[in-house]
Amino acid sequence: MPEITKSYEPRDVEEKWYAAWLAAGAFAGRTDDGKEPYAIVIPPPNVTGVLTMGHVLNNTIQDILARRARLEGKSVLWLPGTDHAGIATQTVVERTLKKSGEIKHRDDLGREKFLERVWQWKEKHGGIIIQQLKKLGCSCDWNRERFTMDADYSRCVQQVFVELYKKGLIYRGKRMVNWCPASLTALSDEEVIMKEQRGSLYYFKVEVAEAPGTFLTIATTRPETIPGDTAVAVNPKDPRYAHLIGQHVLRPLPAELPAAQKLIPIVGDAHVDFEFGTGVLKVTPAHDKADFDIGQRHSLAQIEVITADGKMNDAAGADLRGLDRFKARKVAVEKLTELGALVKEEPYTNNVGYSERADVPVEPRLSEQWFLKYPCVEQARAAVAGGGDPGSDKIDFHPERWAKVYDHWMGNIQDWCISRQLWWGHRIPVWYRQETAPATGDQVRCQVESPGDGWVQDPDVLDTWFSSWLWPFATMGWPEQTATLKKFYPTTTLVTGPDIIFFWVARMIMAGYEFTGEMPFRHVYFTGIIRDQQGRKMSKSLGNSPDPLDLIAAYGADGLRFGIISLAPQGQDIRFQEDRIESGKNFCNKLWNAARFRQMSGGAGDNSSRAAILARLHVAQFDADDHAILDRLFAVTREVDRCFAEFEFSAAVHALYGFFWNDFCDWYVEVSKSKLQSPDTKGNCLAIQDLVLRQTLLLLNPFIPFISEELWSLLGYGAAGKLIQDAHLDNASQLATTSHAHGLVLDHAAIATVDRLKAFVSSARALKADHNVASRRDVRFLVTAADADWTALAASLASLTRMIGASEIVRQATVENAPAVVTPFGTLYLDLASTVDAAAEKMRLTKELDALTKHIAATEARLANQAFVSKAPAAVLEGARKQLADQQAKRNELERLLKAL
RNA sequence: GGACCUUUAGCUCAGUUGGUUAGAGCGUUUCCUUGACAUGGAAAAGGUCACAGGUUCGAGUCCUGUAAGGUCCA
Repeated sequence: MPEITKSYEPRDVEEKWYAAWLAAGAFAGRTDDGKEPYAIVIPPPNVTGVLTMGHVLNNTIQDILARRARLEGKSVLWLPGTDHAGIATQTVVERTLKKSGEIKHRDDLGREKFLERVWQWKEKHGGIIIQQLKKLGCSCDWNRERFTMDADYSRCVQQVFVELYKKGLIYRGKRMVNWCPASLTALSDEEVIMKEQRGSLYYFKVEVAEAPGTFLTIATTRPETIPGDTAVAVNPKDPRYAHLIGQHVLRPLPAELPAAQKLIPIVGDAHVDFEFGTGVLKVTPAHDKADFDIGQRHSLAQIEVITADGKMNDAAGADLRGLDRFKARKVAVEKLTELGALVKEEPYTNNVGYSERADVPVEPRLSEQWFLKYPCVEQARAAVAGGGDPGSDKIDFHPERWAKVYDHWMGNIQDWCISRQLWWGHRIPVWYRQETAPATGDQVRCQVESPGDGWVQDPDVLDTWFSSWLWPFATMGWPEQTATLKKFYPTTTLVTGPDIIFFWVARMIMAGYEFTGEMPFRHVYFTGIIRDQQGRKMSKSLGNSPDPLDLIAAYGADGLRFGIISLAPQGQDIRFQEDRIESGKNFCNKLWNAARFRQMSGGAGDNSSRAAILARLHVAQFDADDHAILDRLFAVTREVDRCFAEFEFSAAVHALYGFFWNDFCDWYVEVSKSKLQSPDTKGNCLAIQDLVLRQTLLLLNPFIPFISEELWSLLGYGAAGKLIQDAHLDNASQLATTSHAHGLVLDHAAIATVDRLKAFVSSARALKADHNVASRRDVRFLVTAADADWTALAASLASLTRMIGASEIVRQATVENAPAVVTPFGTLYLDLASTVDAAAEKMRLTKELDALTKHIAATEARLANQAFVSKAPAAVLEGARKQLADQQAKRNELERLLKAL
């Protein structure tokens, strides 16, 4: 067995084991093993993306779930892949080509050639994030990697479109859509983010044609759209204006247009807000969603004044023509001022929709688009609303509160604008008969293949999410009934961020029911969002995100994984702290060195299975420490079981950290140092260490797979040639049952004794520190103890002496003039050669006595309260009485010590 | 405007159905290279649990309200 080095060096270990796992086919999802399935589909990252901290968190959690399920004996499939990310990818490639001077616009290349370049880009950069996920240790079944633009997948997307079209759920129409003037495409509502923007509210007046001299004042944030106004609207219940309904006003712009062409009606519409501005609304049906609706109600004309790329067109008039929409706003205001129409301008803050990708204000615009009326809405809604019953056909959200957000969106669902004016994506499978072709029969066909000559395909592509909503089953070969689909669908758990609950999660649930008749996943775990120290989202533009690969280089993949999980409480956003990642690395080193100590202690014995280790235990030899560490081992196993059941990964990590560092290293390993000196106790002690280390490695493996695999191998816990995942992780009750079968029965009195021993050691060390002899290891201690207490101390005398750094601990009937501390086993004295500093000692003891007296008073007051005594449960009452007795005994001893000074 | 979340030590966070003297990690102070580990060990300082009411024998925990910060929806 190779010797374990002094400190843990992750780099070589990680590379070695990742290669070994791949070579062993350890991540392959098997359809033929007869085991219970456990499946996860990865939220496909953008194919041109690189690993972010968000990916690290999200994928670490998926890996934890997958590896734990393997250890529990399940058949695991974690299916990876990437997303073609229409707008993002097209934008990146187009920008690169422009930057290199190769093109000015994508039209310079044409659709075919441009797409070739995108594919080239994908081939070159598309693998980056996959390689990075491997560095993180992700146990995906890489042989099943999918891409949303794969031929099979694309065909699946188009078939789905055809199916929905034939059902009448997909339709085409000229509607008001969110238009991105930068990307020149329509966006769905979900791709628009509202931003608060400081601007102005402009008030201008218009004259009523039928009543010369009567003016109406109108407030607007967008004066540049005045040339597109085709009415003004007032509330019919508004006494200020109701009588004017049916009359007309003269629109001020374009200035050069004859008045006759600028007369627009005053309409009454109940949706107009009395309070906003002056209560008079200008109506621009072609450039505002609410105005469009008003226009529909009153059959108003639609005048477009803004072009696709956000410039003013001819209809906007000579003054504005050709200007950018924001420049045009200023010019329009100048023009109104010139005309004497501007009344006032006041600062105003309102919400403006921005394109999520291009980060420019979207322009509401009329255009011909494809829409989808969502299928299976009620079913998808009910599946989550009633979640929580195990075994039922319900989807559980973790944390549960996101179910409410989901339900609210599902209850107000709007048709989905699925067409995009892009080239990179799945082209819409609709064909139009060319005008030149003979006009016989139908003019439009919806089908995957071209109907033949004389037909031209719709130029638009589908929203990227229209492919990713099929991800859980399209990746498994649907619509074919593949073995994979049969075994692993519906999947078990989806891990994602709450920011895509509408974009992706909700749509996948609807698609699952519509196309497979089943829910796509049983659980959805929502991670928090990773923020920086100031609480800002991590983003490329802020440059506030560390590169995960730098973190892996500095702390190891295990250190990064352990650290990120330890600071990610369930369902809350995470403030990133690099020192937590460092503490992940430190934990790995601690684990490494505890294993090293075990190895250096020698005499391995048979470690190859838990039964073999159990057989090496000598239960009759057990002392209190042996009972206590196994009790803690069972407890931490139980706690980690609970954490997995409730998706509390950071709690699991904290429990394991505390157990291993405090209970095992700081106590059990320390007491072991004495036990290992004696051949009588050595064998049993090593068996217990092996039992603990073996179980701890199994519990830790999902979180820190590399180091746990390495130590598992170095300490020989698996059969030769086997990986840790080939072992079975027993849960708490299985562990208790099998241990019991080997004669192990935990002694709870002994376990309680260890808590008192720990307190005894702490008191002794504190006493030394108080008297400036903390570093001396030759101090003699004296103790006055009752017989039973002395018996307990005597049983552990060797390890206690070592741990408190004493030359010896001697029982004495009485002690005079020595600094002392009251411990759970009697009063402990420091036998210093020098005389005691009585004043300092008095001050120290008095301080302690004062604090104790306060507690006693509080406890006495509680017990004197008749209501407490009569109403509190017996256990609580008894606890309080015992506490009081202990406190009083300690007080008496402290008083005695003080008097003796 | 509606919904949800957060507020506990200098910082980041735990605190499970109300029950002894509210915890951890990091940071801080002091001491220590003793044979697993200085990526370490030991000791210590540090909190009126945002605020105001209420329920209760008992509230960080339950209820109501207020304030501040955040997220989503309109």
